[in-house]
Amino acid sequence: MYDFKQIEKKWQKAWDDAHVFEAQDNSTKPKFFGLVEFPYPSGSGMHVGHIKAYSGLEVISRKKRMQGYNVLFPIGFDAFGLPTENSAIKFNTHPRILTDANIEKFTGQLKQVGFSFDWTRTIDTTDEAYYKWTQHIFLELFKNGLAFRDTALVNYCPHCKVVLSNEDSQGGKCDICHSDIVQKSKDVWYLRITKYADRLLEGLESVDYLPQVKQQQINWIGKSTGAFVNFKVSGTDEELRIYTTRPDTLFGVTFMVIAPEHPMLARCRDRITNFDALEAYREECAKKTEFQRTQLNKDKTGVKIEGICGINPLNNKEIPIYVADYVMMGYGTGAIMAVPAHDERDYEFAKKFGIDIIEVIKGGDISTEAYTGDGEMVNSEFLNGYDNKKDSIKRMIEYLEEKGIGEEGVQYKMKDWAFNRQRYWGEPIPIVHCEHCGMVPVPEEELPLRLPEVKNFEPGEGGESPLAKIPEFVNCKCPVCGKDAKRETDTMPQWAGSSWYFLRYVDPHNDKCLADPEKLKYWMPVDWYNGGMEHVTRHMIYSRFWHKFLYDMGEVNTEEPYAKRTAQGLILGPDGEKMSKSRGNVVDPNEVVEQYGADVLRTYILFMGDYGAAAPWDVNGIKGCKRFLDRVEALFAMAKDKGATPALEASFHKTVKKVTIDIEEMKFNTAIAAMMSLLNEIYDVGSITTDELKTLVLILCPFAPHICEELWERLGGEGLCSVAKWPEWDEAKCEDKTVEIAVQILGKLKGTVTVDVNADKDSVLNLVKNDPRFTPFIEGKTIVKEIFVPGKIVNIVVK
RNA sequence: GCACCUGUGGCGGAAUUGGCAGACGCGCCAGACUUAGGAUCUGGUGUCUUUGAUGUGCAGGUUCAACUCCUGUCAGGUGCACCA
Repeated sequence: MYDFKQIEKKWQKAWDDAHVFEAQDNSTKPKFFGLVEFPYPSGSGMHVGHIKAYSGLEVISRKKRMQGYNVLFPIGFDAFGLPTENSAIKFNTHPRILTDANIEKFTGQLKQVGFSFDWTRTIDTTDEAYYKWTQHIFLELFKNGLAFRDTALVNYCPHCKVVLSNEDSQGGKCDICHSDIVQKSKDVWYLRITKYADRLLEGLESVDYLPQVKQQQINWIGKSTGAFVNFKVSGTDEELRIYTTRPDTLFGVTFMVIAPEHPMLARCRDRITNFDALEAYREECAKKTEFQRTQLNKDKTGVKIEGICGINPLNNKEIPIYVADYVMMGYGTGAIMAVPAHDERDYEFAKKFGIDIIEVIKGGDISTEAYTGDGEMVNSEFLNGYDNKKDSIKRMIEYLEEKGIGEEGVQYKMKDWAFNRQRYWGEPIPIVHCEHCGMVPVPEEELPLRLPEVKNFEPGEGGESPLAKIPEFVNCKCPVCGKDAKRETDTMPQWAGSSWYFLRYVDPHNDKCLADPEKLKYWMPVDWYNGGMEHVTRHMIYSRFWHKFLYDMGEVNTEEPYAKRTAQGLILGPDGEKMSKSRGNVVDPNEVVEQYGADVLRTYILFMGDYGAAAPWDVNGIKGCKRFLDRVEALFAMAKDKGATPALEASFHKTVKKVTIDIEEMKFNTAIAAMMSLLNEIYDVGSITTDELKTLVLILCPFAPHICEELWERLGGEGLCSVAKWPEWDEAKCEDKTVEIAVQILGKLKGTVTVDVNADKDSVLNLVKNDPRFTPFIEGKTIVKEIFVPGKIVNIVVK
């Protein structure tokens, strides 16, 4: 038992005073840039999940520092956003005041855990010296045509009163309040992320991300290849353009479907004889939330368009056109050719509406279900006889292009990024709307465009930003013509500030540019980025997009921002469920620090299981780690100055090796287990020297730095343990002289023999065959086979 | 529905990647020291019908040898979700 409270305070101060965790911009050492996702400073303070998220790279950074790296391990605060604004409204205060208080609270809590962050580089996305550069990047995007306004169906949260991006409304629920999203036609800002879709996809090949992370991004981008085909519409000049991934099945088309919102309907109004019915159907669909529309996938609905029909460009056959909400306006062209024989959805629709089903690929039984597999083409004129999907697709596309009725095409599921929120607590969008000049960027020298001080920042009922109610902010002069103009009043979404924050860490106080190119050149890319899986399809994709854009602008020097990406698993409540206030199973890290100390908290969080997997919190597990650190501390009383402990030499080398390698592979649980084993051995042997204990203290330091500093000092170690040299191991000394070999007869374990490490097959087999424990299994039988794996096993197969 | 991941003691989890399953920790049992123990220390602890057999969700298969590879299947988790 030791006084952890006093010790932890003492060494946290010592680290601050010695500036040991500050990164050097000019250094000849190799660099390591370790990045963790900066927290949103919420009012409820830190969660044990934050500690786990930061502890991984904390241990790696500390080890790298001890190994002689110049380490940049920064932290900051992603502080713009709705929760703070909502609680400011609730408590009738200002988000600035809340944000400052929350940041102070978080800072105190982070320091209390002893994280080795470089506190001189802390950033706050709501700081005007920071968001000046967020606005700068927005203007660059605008000037390059990548930020634009468009009126389209958007995801709208009626509760938060904001437009949400696709990424923020996954599953048809608002990411902030979990209300149902509704679709609404609105004039909003977009960032043209789709222009970078291919590069975001290709870039994944050059980075070291967890396979799940890559896969999720690939799925989110959702690239598909196929063809666009133009269908004439009878009695009109219309050409109905569709997208399909299966042009090979074009002879099997028996109807077409367009989305309820498809603009062709209005254009063909005069020819359509049931326009009212179609209009009624469209209105019915509009009432459904996105969620309902996608959940109702069992029963297909739709209305046939009367008065016009499509014409298959291959054979000029007339085919009916339907309006149905299983086709989305937001993907492809909002219109499809339907091949019921070979598409499940089309099949279901055709069955319900009694439409013909024509088989064009052999192999299934289309009287019972759609056949989506491969097979020989039939009923398809020039494609008949082909039996490979790839060949027939290629052949068909050639034909379409030759005849000028279609061409090869690519589609993405990813849509452009809806980039504005109608709320107060975000970066103002630096654009002026001028009657004469249109949308005009605020001149760079006027940045930052500050958020005005206001008393009332509640969102407007009509979906307008609170900023719209402030005449002094809204009314301005056009920067181009000087006439009266109005400012954009929407703000940027939560994800803006985090899309480039890692760049600012490199040069956080620069007021000339977002970061000095020389410093970027030295530090970038981020060597290792760890964070949660929940950010893989949002923050990760957004920031990769901004980074690639900045690379194209010449503002950064690497095409990809993150060389490596890992993710920690959740900490579940003691009941094995996800921690939540409503379940009442939330563990407060402060209480653990108070009761057991920061070292115990850190060690336990990394010991509780596989870092990448979810694991439930266990109060008794904490006690085990407490016991471990107490037993390490107690070794000091046992340590002798002179001599060595030969019995432990190999164990020390093995443990140093294992801990060094395991940390690098994020196998923190087995690294700690190895140190616990070593400790048990030390107690078994009953003696240890000062130098040996120093070695243990050094390798334990990244996990439990406070007690290690204390022991380091008591043992007479030079300087601070946190920056002392990481121990090395001697491979030769890791080898044991003898080894225990398992003896199997017919694959069944019968016992073990201890032999010299270098013992050869013959000598070991000889030993086994003459061992009375094994002779009964061999005598009187024929030996069919003898297997010998050096250092592991012998297996004698008898008959 | 599709994709990916995970199934190992009472619990969290190990297993050098095909070579002694259950490291390490928790819990539990017994003992020691104690006025006391939710402190500390020592020993034990997969299961069973215990000189042996059996065992990594389930059923098969490959192999001298399978938690590990293959086929099928069940269960749980995560993500996407009428994407044409």
